[in-house]
Amino acid sequence: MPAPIARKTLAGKKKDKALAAAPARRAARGPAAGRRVRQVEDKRSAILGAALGLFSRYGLHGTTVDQVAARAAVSKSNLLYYFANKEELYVSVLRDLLEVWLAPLRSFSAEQDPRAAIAAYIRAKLVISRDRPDASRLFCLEMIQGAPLLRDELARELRDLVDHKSEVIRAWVADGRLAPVEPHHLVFALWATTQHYADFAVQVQALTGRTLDDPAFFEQTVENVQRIVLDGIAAQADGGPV
Amino acid sequence: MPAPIARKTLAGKKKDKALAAAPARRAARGPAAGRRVRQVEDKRSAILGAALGLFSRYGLHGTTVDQVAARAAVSKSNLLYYFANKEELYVSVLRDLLEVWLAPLRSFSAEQDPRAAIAAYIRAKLVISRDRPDASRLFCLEMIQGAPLLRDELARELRDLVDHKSEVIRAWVADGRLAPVEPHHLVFALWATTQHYADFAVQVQALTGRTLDDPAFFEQTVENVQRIVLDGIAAQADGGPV
DNA sequence: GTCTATAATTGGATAGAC
DNA sequence: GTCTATCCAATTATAGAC
Repeated sequence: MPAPIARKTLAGKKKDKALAAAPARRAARGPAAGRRVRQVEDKRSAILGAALGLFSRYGLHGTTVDQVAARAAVSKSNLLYYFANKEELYVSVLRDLLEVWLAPLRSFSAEQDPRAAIAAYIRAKLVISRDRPDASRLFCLEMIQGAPLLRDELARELRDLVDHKSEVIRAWVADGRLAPVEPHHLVFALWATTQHYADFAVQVQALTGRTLDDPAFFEQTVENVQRIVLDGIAAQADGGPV
Repeated sequence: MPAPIARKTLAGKKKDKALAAAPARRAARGPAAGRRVRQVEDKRSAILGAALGLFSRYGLHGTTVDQVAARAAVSKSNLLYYFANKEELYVSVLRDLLEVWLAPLRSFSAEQDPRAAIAAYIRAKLVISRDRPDASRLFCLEMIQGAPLLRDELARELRDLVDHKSEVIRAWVADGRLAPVEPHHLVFALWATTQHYADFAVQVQALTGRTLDDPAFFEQTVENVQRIVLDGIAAQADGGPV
């Protein structure tokens, strides 16, 4: 028997059902109607939030819609009124995520001092690891699976963005303001070292006994990651002011 | 309704079934019996290999035993003869993994030159990322889920090992042979930067167009990660011989 | 929009012949 | 040890009343 493909969802069953177009339609009605629209949107985002929390830990298949519904405090069938099916919900969560995801990298420009820019970026990413660890985890889960749903976006949006930022880095290197480094690898190192504290939080906790929620540990982490990436560890220099 | 726990396996249904003690019993029989024992063990490891490949991409719940069986070229019920149930299979895979996992860190001792030791460790981990990316991914998946199955091992074995290696690092720092760095954070940085190339391989591929299987890219990666961690990127120093 | 059934399906696990 | 035929539980999704 030839080896089969492991994922079987997302391909077969498209129902389409005029999928819950609840928002996006808002005519000129009374203020009561506006209130109702907001309620609907609140509910949608409550569901999305609950879904993010669960999907990011247990994945698409490890999570049941019942669980999402319970956590969002709605009934299962009610949830399925807002999202035609489980996958649509999953994709919605993922889509919301992506923009949040790309944001920090955007504010990274050639005019900045390289050292300051990178230090700030590390801090910003660690703030996300602390405050939105589930976003980081879900992103990681998708990557591990081969990003079936983000592959296109990766190949386009993210690639363009990273290519652009790579040029910034390359220029810094050319100006001698940064040690010679292949921009892509630097970007990977920045991502890896910062997201690690979200994705491997259990391990960090098991080994250090602390989490980023502990302010002292958070600052220690920021400082150490900055020092490692900016100054390296080989020199006996003190790293200078960070 | 109170928020439920998302994982429902691994707790409820223990069957125990005198679980497939096929190996480990080998009396004095003819050479034919020995051959048969080997066949059994080959089959077991074929199943374990297939399982690793699938679990590491799609997780426990995203993989069906049918798929594992198909990839290992056995029937589902035959598979369930060797492993009492899906979870036992999963745990077996994970257990095999852990030792492989800890190995590189062990060969890391105070006598070595810090720079050389760390450079070698980075290379060793990148070799694993290249040659056993599924091991890396499965480990990552477990971590993201909160390591329900490894938590104990993490708290014991890994912790002891890391604590010990931390002392090595701390000594290097005390001797001025390493810049001041909190050992745990250095270890995290080493893990993160190297495993990233396995866990986020799709992203690496999408952004660079290459993989670690490309020898030139592999060497470029080793060199860049070593440079970043050892020398940092801020200085305009050329990084010296690595 | 929300609820209470209930249909429909997947997939893990067992029984029992060979 | 291996197979075929089932069983049965868990879940997704729908129907239709309110």
